[in-house]
Amino acid sequence: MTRYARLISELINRSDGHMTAEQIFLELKNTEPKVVQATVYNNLNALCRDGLIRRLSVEGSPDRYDKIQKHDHLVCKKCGSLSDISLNDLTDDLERQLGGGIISYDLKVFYLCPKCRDSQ
Amino acid sequence: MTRYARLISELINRSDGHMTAEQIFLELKNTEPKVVQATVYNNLNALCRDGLIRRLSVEGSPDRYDKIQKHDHLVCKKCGSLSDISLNDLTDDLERQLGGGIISYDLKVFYLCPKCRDSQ
DNA sequence: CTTCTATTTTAGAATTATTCTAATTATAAT
DNA sequence: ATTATAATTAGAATAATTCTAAAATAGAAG
Repeated sequence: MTRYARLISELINRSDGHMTAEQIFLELKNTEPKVVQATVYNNLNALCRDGLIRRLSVEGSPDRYDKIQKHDHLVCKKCGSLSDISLNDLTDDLERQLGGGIISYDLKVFYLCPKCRDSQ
Repeated sequence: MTRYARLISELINRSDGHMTAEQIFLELKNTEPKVVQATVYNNLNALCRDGLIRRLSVEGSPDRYDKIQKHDHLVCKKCGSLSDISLNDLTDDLERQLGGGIISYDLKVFYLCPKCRDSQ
């Protein structure tokens, strides 16, 4: 594990998650002024590949990177804002329905966040 | 509903889904040679906004567009290939856990497709 | 059926996110 | 120290999508 990989992984796991590559790059640059975007992308890809972080594809926004620890997401249908939730684990249920072979799953629940609900 | 909006919506609902904007554009061009990419993007955005199709964000691939009719997705962790599955509906369960306010949800189940499983 | 207005479409430039390439630097192994 | 391997850099390149302004079209009102 290289210096930058470690720093990026720590940053993502320490943060409240959901950071874009750009945000990670800017944050990292505060302490590591020489770092460059390609390095951030390289490391994010490697960390995802190795299962140390997870990538979150979000409509209308660049990919986000999140801690690996299992949790689900609540996504505002209107503004796209994200928050973490912990729902009952579905793995066993999915295994039963699909007959095994499941690696993981990604569950996004859409709703209207308080701000968007109020303003409409 | 304009001419192109209708054609695009029909195309997506007729297809087996999971088409990218590019694929839709090329397909549409067969019968409508004057159509242009921006029109396809404009209409896809409008159709998503109005709930007539749904957008599917997939890692490592441009957004895909799918029929609205409820179903879940099986995604190969390795090659990213997509297939439709019909799992038990979670809405009631989610409503119960979250206390209401749910609009919809998106469930992707990751596995290794037969091709990728065999080749590794 | 004309005129007016609003919306859609077009063409192509612009922007954004991400990857690629080749050179350089750092790390680890002998 | 020397070599081999992998990581990082800089910046160009690519891919996906959006924007802009002009032109075309459709629908409403007379």
